[in-house]
Amino acid sequence: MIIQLDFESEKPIYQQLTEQIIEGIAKGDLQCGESLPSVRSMAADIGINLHTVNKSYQQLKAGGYIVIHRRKGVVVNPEGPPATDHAFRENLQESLRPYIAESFCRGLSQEEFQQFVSSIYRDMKGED
Amino acid sequence: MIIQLDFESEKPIYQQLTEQIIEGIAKGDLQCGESLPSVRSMAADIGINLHTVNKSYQQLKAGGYIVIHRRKGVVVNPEGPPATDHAFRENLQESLRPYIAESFCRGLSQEEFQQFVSSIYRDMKGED
Amino acid sequence: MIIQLDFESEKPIYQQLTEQIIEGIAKGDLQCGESLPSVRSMAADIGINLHTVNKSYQQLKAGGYIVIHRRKGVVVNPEGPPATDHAFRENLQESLRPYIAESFCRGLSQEEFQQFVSSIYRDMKGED
Amino acid sequence: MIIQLDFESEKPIYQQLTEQIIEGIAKGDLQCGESLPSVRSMAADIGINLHTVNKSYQQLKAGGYIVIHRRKGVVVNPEGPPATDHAFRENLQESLRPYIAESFCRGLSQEEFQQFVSSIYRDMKGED
DNA sequence: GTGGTCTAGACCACC
DNA sequence: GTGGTCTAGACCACA
Repeated sequence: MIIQLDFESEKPIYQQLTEQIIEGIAKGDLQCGESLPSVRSMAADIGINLHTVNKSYQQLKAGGYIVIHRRKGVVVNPEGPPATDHAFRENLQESLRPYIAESFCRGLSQEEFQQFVSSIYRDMKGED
Repeated sequence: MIIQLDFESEKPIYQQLTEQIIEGIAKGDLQCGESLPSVRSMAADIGINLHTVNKSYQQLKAGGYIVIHRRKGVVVNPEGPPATDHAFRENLQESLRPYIAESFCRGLSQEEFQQFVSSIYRDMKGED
Repeated sequence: MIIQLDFESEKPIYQQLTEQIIEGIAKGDLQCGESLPSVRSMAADIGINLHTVNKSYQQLKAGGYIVIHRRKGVVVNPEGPPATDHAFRENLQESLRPYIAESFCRGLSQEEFQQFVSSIYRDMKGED
Repeated sequence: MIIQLDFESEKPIYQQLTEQIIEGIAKGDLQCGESLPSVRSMAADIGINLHTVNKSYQQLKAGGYIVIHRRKGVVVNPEGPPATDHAFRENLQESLRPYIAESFCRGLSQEEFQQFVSSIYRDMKGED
């Protein structure tokens, strides 16, 4: 799996990494139980600082996406990430709100917005 | 129009303010051509520094949401913000992607996601 | 002669007014010796503050474009504005410099720049 | 590269700085990809506040002249600033207009004006 | 160490 | 009164 970072983005590198790994899991590029490179080798591979990778891994661990074994190293959570719960739904809606407000103001129709969502969902389900 | 800020949030205050004003415009709480409080009075009202308000206003001005008028002060852009363009669509899709990836991983169905979107869109169109 | 002000511009109103009057003189819309509305009536005509018009007139007077008679009111300097001198040349070159630097950076050829200048000069000489 | 500021000028300091950096890029004193001092060290070097430098840098970033890189710090945009577009041409012509009107009024010939332009363009192309 | 954010207080140009 | 500019000093997230 290839990681593409944008060092000029406002988005922190560790978060870009986190998101790409989650997307990798969503798309099935990373299977449950599959192992991830160690912090060290990941850092070396993509040429970033150790701490940055570590921060990302901690984030993924907190989110239940990966588990960090002392022996087996880093593996994608074999049981998959925890199911959507109430808190997640709440957060999601709050996060979506500003995007939709802006879209609405700028005349992007609900239909087109939904198409974007569908298209990305399709991308995840993947004809991969 | 009431502004609600969360000073504990990671989201910068000026951005919270920006988003709330955009939402206000979307919902029609702020009509096009209506004037906004001066940076000073807005700052006093919500108990933050005037520079923070100013930063938000500059952001809104750059986005075409408001206009800084030599005589009328700060007013909601009477012509409304610029219509959705290609760049906006691109950005939006890129922004949505991580939310959808995460939702997908956590088993949130596309249908439920779409319902969230619909619900927020309804909120904007507003039975207000 | 019609004055067009942009109240949303960053450029101060008094300066917009000054520039438009100078342009009027350049184009011959305002002939030397012709009289201009009084501060009061000009202010009323274009719907701005008295002081703003006054500031503009003072500027034009300082530049030798107009003379303010106690009796005859405001008239375009019958002898025309003072000829270009060394100071003016210096200032002009210093003012032009940033525009040219930016144009150069962004790949605007000298030829095209010169064409812009020619075109505006033609506009002044006027097929009016 | 040496920065020369005029603290007495009406022109804001941050804008003087911006213009000098653009000129530096135009003249080739600052090569594409070259890095600029951090806001802090630049501020210390020229004896101004770091926020003032920051404002200038933000302006340059918005104009595509520089890029704020997560690791390399502030660097001159390796791809150069965006090419001249329609909006830029329009703005440029509008900006030039008052200078030319004034020059015309004061009897500065088009030829001499063009010589100034040529001379500055030469300065940029630089026999450096 | 970097840039980003926030605050506080000041002066000025403009209207 | 307004917004725009500048300074000073602080904290934090990031790498």
